[in-house]
Amino acid sequence: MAKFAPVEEQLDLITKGAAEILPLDELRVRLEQSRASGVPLRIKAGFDPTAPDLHLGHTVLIRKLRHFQQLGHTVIFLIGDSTALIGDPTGKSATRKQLTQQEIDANAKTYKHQVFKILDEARTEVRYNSEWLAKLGYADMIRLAAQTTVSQMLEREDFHARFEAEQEISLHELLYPLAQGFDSVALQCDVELGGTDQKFNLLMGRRLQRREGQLPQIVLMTPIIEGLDGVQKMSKSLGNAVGVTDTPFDMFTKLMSVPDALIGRYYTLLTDLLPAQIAEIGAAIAEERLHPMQAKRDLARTITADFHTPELAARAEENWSKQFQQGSVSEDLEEIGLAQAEIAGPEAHTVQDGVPGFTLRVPKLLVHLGLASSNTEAMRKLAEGAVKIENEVHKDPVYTLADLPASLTVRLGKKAKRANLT
RNA sequence: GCACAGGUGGCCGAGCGGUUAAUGGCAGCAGACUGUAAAUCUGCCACUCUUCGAGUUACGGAGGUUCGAAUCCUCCCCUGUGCACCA
Repeated sequence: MAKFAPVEEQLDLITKGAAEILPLDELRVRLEQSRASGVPLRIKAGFDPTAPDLHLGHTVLIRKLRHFQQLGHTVIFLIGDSTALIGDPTGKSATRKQLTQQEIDANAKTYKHQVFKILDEARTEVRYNSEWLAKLGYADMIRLAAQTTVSQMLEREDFHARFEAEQEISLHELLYPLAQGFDSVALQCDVELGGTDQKFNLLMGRRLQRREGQLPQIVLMTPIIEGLDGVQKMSKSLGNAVGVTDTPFDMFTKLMSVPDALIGRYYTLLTDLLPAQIAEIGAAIAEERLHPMQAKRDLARTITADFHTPELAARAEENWSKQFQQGSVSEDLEEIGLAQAEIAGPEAHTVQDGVPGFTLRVPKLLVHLGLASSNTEAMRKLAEGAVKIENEVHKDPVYTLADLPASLTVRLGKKAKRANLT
């Protein structure tokens, strides 16, 4: 029989950074029962593989899963391959595009890889909800749909808003909460985790479980973390996310661009520092004993080290400092090989003393390096004086090289790459 | 099915026959400032090319009227609302 820590101790960890637990006293009871019987609780969190990459926003929830895991409970990482066919309309003002089975499979695979950077794979139960959802027949679906009413569905804020705005709501979208709730029934969950935006779906699990004669699950909601802009929720499509698989340098750099006001929140939700330690950092900043930038550097280093290694994080910090504080450029730039012929400029150019050289069309260079999205845009940036080659502002659309092969450091704004020309 | 209201650049949203890739807002990018950031100020924000110029696409789709259309007409597609008891 497993041994569990005292309930209040468990609750300390569980409630850290949790936005809401419904109902908290039921959780306490459930923990007590589990401790008495030695049977671990079943904790579920579902992820729809609708996008291939996890970002730090997802890790808030995954960290919470790990807390349960550390306490000895059974964590179920549920891959919503069937619900992904619907596409969770939560928080959306529009119907999601439907994914193909192939896309879903591919995404699910990368998901697992990323999630186990945080969770202990050996102790995690990985499930797919197609196991039971794909088997539901017509009659089952009808029975499930009979468990709720249209007006109850329309109480959900995003549905309600769309309805009011006279925007379309597809019928299948209403099935999403039911499917997610049914997952809890199938898995006989004790606790389900989700973001606060999942409240409706999470509570549907309770409803369906109760109707099935199961003990309804406790719902634990984690906050939705703000993205790098500090305002909107972290989301890849909003371009304000830090990806779990980002390079150390990218990760560090992105985290440094977070508004100061979010430092405490990021510490709480994205690191394992204790609340007391985080409070101390906040106090130190408030009393000007600690520079906000230093606090942010510590934060960025801590998180980067978490997903990589302390050494790589330290190196990322050095490179960040070079590129953003010292007017230089990171030593670990992404290198891209290019053939000079591909982006050759006019042939007439000569280097000093009449020696002919190799010319490059700078706009094409920028596009090939991924620093600009079109030649036209590159031309604009060139005119704005935003482009540096070998650390010199360069405004001419033509760049002349004395020799080949050559390696050039090319910078547009904050971004920099190294071009290896042959 | 019938009637009505709509479909404009990443989003919101003007324009309703005429110089101009299309007012404005948000988002985004760049420059200055700075402590990385934020705030502020400035510029940019369809694409191609041999880019101080030329060309090509763009206002749901396809045609048409016109010297000229996002703006008018026809058909089609899509969204929303109402009707589908008494009528």
